[in-house]
Amino acid sequence: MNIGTASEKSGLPPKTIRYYEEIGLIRADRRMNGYRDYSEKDVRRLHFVHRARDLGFSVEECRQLLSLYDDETRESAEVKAIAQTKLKEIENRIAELVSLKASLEHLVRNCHGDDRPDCPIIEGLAGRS
Amino acid sequence: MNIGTASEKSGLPPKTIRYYEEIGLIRADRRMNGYRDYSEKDVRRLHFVHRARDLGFSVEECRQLLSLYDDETRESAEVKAIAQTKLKEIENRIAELVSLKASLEHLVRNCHGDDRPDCPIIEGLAGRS
DNA sequence: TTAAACCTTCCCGTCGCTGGAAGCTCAAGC
DNA sequence: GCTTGAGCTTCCAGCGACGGGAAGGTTTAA
Repeated sequence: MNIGTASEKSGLPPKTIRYYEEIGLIRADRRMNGYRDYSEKDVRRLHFVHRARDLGFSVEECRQLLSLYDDETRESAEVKAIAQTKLKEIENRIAELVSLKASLEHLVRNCHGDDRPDCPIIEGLAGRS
Repeated sequence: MNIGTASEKSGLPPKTIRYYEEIGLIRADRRMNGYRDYSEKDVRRLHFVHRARDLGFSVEECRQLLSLYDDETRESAEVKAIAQTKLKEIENRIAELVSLKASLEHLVRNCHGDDRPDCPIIEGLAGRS
């Protein structure tokens, strides 16, 4: 099938699919006319990468996961380790953002927000700390 | 003062300070020898940007905030609006990550993680959904 | 036949820097 | 005076993960 159909089935834009091919993530056959030709199996792999990306895995991690996906002799422990690492990263990122949110809320709470120029937010950003 | 000193005082790497100048965020005087020359006021502005970036504001938002910082006739309402918008963005991002975390946790929880190849994480990523 | 809808490759832009190369200036030690 | 090393300058390239758009070939439907 053509890239457009593979795009619809996998949910990935054609541009992204071509990019994945360029970086060697998912290759495609070629027809006589130079068009890429995708099999159902290719589409499943594209779909797999799509979901993994949505779950926060980097393209390089997707490459790892894809090779595990393809590997019938994989150990689930290896997959789990990758997922757990990613989970920790997400948790760390959340913690960072929550802390940011608290700082920003503190500033916003103290700003009266009217037509006067004195502003605790500006002062907070300028702060000597 | 030279860029190195301004860097130490503001906490921003020299490369970053040069970059900010390149994009017209914070300009510097020049000495006879071509070296950049920073005043204490410049350093305060660099520091301001540093803090704003740390709080999650984009460089373009820093540009806005900086012009408000400089503007003695600003209305604090305008600053507050920017901060509130950013706060919403951070909250949205947190919500996204929390949902991601839940999905990933669900997969990880169901994976036994041993030497066998069957793996609910891989299956979840491949999932027909 | 012709127009629209696909497909191809190629290159540039995004965002916010960071690294490195090549070359100039300055301060300190001998 | 000379050298060494640190610090400064500019410029170019690259990161991640694409997206936009140009220029051109192919296919399909009317």
